Amino acid sequence: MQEKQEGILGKLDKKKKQKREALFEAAFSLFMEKGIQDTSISDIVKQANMAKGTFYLYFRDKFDLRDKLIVAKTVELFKRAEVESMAQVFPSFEEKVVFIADSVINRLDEDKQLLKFISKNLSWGVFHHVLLTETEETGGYSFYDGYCKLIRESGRSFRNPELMLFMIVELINATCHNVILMQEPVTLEELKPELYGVIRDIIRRMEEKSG
Amino acid sequence: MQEKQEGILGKLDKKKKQKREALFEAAFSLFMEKGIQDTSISDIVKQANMAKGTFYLYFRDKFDLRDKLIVAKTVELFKRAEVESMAQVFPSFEEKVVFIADSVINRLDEDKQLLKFISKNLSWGVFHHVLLTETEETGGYSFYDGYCKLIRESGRSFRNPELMLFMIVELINATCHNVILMQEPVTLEELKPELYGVIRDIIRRMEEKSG
Amino acid sequence: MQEKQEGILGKLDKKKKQKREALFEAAFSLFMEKGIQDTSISDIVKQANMAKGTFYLYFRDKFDLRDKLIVAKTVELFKRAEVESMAQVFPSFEEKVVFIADSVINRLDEDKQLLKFISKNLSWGVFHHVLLTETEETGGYSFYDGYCKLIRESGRSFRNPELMLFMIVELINATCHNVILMQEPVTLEELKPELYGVIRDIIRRMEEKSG
Amino acid sequence: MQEKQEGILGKLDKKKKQKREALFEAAFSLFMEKGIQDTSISDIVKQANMAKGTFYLYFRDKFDLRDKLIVAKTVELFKRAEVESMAQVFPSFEEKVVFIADSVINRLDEDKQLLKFISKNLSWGVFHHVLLTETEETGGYSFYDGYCKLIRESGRSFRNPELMLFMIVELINATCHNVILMQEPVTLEELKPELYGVIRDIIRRMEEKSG
DNA sequence: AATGAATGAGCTTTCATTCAT
DNA sequence: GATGAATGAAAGCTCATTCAT
Repeated sequence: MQEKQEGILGKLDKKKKQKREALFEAAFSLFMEKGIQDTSISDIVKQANMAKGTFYLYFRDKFDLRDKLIVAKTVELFKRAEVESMAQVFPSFEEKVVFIADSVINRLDEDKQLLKFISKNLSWGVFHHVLLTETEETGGYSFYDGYCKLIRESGRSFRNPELMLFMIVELINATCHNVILMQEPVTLEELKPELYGVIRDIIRRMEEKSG
Repeated sequence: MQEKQEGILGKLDKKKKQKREALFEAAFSLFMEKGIQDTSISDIVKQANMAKGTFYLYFRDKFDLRDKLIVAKTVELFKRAEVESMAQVFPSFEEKVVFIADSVINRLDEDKQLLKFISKNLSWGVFHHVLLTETEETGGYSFYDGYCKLIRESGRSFRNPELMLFMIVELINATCHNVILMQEPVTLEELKPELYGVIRDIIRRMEEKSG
Repeated sequence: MQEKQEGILGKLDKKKKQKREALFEAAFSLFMEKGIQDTSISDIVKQANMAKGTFYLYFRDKFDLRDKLIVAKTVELFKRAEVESMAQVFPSFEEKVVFIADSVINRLDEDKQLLKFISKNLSWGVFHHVLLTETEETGGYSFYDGYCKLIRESGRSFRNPELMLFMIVELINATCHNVILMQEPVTLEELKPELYGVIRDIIRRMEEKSG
Repeated sequence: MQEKQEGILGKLDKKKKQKREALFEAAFSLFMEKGIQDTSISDIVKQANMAKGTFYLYFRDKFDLRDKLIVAKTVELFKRAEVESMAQVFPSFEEKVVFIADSVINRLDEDKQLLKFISKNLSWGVFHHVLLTETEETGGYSFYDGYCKLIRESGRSFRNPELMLFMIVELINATCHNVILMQEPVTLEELKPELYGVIRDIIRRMEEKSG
């Protein structure tokens, strides 16, 4: 009896998740196509094949949905980069960071919609939230944990690891947005070597010189 | 007779300029207070003490006004930094750049409204436009001209001066936005030394090593 | 259970039909009173006791409503004339046509609002559409079908039955508009014998003289 | 001295006439292009290269201008037909009327803009006014005078010449509007023989059979 | 939980008209 | 007489949100 109820609840939960997911997908495609401002809740539910009222069972308003969507998309992006990086070994901390940056940048170059969406909406606050998110799959283990572990394993010490990460992320985000979308003032291929050089500079500069 | 006519024309023109200016001011203060998206043209004209229709005699729509406002505010900001820098001599190119950056950052720290507005709306495209703007006062002389002259006078040579400027500007813009407004992940005073260090790194890295 | 659901659906549908009807009525009375051009959607919904947004659930805009209204009113007008004609037998095709014309004209004379509205807005295109409309009551049977059947039954043959109808309808429409509303250049009673004479002339003239 | 003043007044009057004419022309071309309803006074004065206020020195509002324009255009149209008819002699009254009708119809077929404008706006009231207009050139001699003279000269007598004219004009106006603009339900070439036949029928029918 | 008709505040934009110059 | 900046009422239309079913 209990099992049966669980079964039913599970079914309902699954249905709810599907609805939520459908709203997410519909919203994302519309946000990309017409921009967030020009996408109405009407548009979203129409695209998701639901009644208007249903939207409010899942999200408070459009901006609530947007915020949750940004987090989801950013988590997805970094998880992917992490997976790619796990298949390799790196000579140094710098190289690992550059590899992950490159992976993220390439993904954004492939999916310009995604770039547009994330770059425009990603504040450090949101990014911070993403960093500390513990996903189901990683089992109580966040990106930031990984970052700290990486530093520890490198045997090196930095003045302010969070500031270091902040500068790197902001530099990547700001430069890539314009370069990928507008090819201005240089192409992505021209930017990359200089950008990665600056990233290495940042890391070295922030290193604590002991002794 | 001609002088009298000129006088009349001058009066009308002056009145028109004042109206335009009033709309600019009203819009800016409202954009700051409630955001661009949540500021309606009704709000703007009410604040500026005009009839709604008058708005359309001066701007095509809200976004036309916004674009013109960004340019005006950014030009103002840089002109001020330039003036400040002219009172001093600098040991090197790096130091002049850092001085100007510092001047701009301090101004934005003083006027957080301005920071919010510029930082959110300043794309490289718009900034580029500002760079090439030749203001009345400077007499056919743009910021970019000044930047190039500075490089020439330093006697040094850089791989891609525009890319160098782009990276510096984007890094400043992106990091200061969050640090000034949220004090996250560090305070402005903590950010400055590291940021200026990175700026110096970028300049050195982009230098053409001849010989 | 099924019946109950049907009942519910029926209720909703009925309510919607009532709303639509209320908009129709409100619009018609306002169109008559102040003209279509001077009737705003605000006026219509106020008269119909609804919120403005509701209008757009039923019609695309004012002209969409107008077009549907013309068709509805014209169909109504002709249906009535047809019903009246069914109670009688006629010595000839001409006399039947004249009878229907007279019925329509009398109705328009009674309801000058209706005349004003139909006469001003009825193009041959719209009228054609009305002619081919198959109403629910007549069960897949249009006015034009009736007209053709009438010709067939008369045993006579006409060069271009559609052109014949067109000329008759346009002549009636154009002359009655002015005569009924302005009594110029003659009264309706003075017009009728001459008009009906011309209609008979038109019919005879278009007859195919075989043999 | 007096002559000089007259000269000045003449000059001013001429200037005024030119302004009025310019407004007429501008309005007509815009009415044709975009419809009367969608043409604003702003549009008209812009097209006529004048200031907005100037409009009100010549016309009360848009509809005042429109009414005067219809009269002017209709007078022009009929004057032209009359001139053409004067170069010929006709075997009968009917044939003269048909000739004038044909001349008018051909002109409207050439200039569909004109047709659209006149046909939509010409009521019998306005037409009546045109009929009785005594133009400068004809020297106190109206179209209606010409029509009456024509009847007199034909030596025939009609029950109600005004009603006869009314029916003919309305029939032409109504049928040609649709046929020329839409080619529905027949082409103009197909309509003409039947239409002219009906016109002849109308004339014969209205003839007083004496004796 | 899901629906979708209804709401009405509020938006942008137009435009006839006025009036000081 | 001519101008055109200014007005502000009023139009069409959208849309987040509610709520009875």
